[in-house]
Amino acid sequence: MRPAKPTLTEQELEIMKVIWKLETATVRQVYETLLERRRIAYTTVMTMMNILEQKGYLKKQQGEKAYVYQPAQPQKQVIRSMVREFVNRVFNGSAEPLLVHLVEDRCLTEKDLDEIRKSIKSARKGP
Amino acid sequence: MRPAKPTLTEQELEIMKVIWKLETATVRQVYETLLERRRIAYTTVMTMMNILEQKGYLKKQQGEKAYVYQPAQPQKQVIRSMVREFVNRVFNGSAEPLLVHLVEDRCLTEKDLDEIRKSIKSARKGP
DNA sequence: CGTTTCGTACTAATTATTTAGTATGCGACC
DNA sequence: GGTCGCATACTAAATAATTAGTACGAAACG
Repeated sequence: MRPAKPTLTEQELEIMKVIWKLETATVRQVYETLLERRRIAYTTVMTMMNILEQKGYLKKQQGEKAYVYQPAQPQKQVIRSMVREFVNRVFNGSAEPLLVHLVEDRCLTEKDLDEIRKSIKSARKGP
Repeated sequence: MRPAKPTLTEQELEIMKVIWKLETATVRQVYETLLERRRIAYTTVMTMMNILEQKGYLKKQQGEKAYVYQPAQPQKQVIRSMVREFVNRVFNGSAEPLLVHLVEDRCLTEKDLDEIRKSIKSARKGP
């Protein structure tokens, strides 16, 4: 077990995405999902999933035939730490420049910003 | 020469950041800047800068004694493609969820959003 | 039962990234 | 002229990430 959790690599993330979607999955299920997109070996997926377990992203339990894996931490938390790592690495920790880029690149519209603003407001009011 | 430009790795980005700041730099200048933060060899920096040149991120010209390097593409463009790559990889291309995460994680405040909104508005008005 | 199928553990090859050593040349300096 | 400091090219070691092969056991199949 590793207390620190290094951020997900590209392929690790791909696997996590599949599992987040399926909520719970065997190696075979993940393997078959990935296979639809690209050539990959069953054991490759297995190796990655074991690594993810060691890193603390997945936990497994004995199922009917094979181990059944599931996320060991909430998706939001994982994504959030990836965002944080990215903001630190690229923008030295400040998020505003990122936002500016997103807007200038038209990834976000004024409308998007509005909606977020609203939800902040209501969240603050709420319970 | 490589037409496609693979996105910057972590260490490559560190070097680009230094050069963006200095605008123009020799290997030695970058080396000394990095040295303030961590142990690193001169030739390591040189190798990285050569790679960056091959990848099309830097160009060099003969200076007094040594080559002088400078960005081969605007910083904004580079950062933007990193952002794009990240959004694609983590959020399957949609930026809103990223924004939500930034807000929920208090990286961005309502005020930040307001300011951006304003700048969008004025940008749209102006020429 | 012998054989095929599936799952896992263990090992390891491949590729990408990061780091740095060595040889060599050039100009300043003594 | 010989030596020192600096720059570069070339080479390559160390590390991290990705991919997959092999052996072996258990269940399923006929």
